[in-house]
Amino acid sequence: MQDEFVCQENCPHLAKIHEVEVNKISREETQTLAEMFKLFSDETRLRIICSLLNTELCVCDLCELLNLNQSAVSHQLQLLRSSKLVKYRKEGKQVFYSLKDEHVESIIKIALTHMREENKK
Amino acid sequence: MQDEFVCQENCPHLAKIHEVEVNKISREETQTLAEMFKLFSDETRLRIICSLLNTELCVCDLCELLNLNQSAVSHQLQLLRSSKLVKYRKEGKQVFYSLKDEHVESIIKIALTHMREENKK
DNA sequence: TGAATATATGAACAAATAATCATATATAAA
DNA sequence: TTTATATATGATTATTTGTTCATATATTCA
Repeated sequence: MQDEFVCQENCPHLAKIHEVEVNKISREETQTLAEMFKLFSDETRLRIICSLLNTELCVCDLCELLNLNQSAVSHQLQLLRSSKLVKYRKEGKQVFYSLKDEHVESIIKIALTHMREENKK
Repeated sequence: MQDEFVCQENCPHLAKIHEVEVNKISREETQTLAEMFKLFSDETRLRIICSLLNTELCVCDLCELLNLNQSAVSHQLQLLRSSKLVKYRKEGKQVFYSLKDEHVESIIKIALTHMREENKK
């Protein structure tokens, strides 16, 4: 994994940085955060999430709306479900999905805003 | 890619949803957004980004701080650089990296806040 | 100029992952 | 209780991606 590689010049404040920075966000938190971002990082999943931003939809709605096959959608929904990003309710043969809480929505919208501002430059 | 699969029951407001939702976030935007999230979705990259939250660091600082080998760090920095998430300045043999703007920082911090609130539940 | 240091990069490999196909399950309707 | 419909899921495959190794480049210093 790592070398014994260490820069021999006067690297700035490494000791201090180590104290201040590393303790701020734990390794465990970083990992959890990365996992969350990973869920947003696939286009299909993100399209599903964005489709659910203001409404609930059944699986076949998502299939048609996003022009994806049913198996692909269900597999991604399974991922989103097990990561607690979406919830669902059954109604007869249909299963309606919606976002679990406002956190997901909030992060997506903020990222989108930033991205749009970025692109104006 | 897709089926002719369409739910035959009364799927809710699909026509209306199609107007309202899909036009809000374009396919292109979704893709760009997914790419951005992908950059945050690898633990190594995210650790690098988090290390740069409040300071600039040279490559060997990052290696030591994160206990990673130099090649791995440079490869990830290359990705972050070509995606315009970090900038760098050369000083002699060393190269100092820092976050390109406040957007990255802002998104990470917001996501972190949400995640921490989520975990309190 | 030559040696040492800091970083970058190409190639190869292993691991992760998304899509597809086939099929299973569950519910409703006939 | 068959049949059709809506969704879920296991297995396979192709692709992507992160790491490592080896080496290249660039800069400093003797």
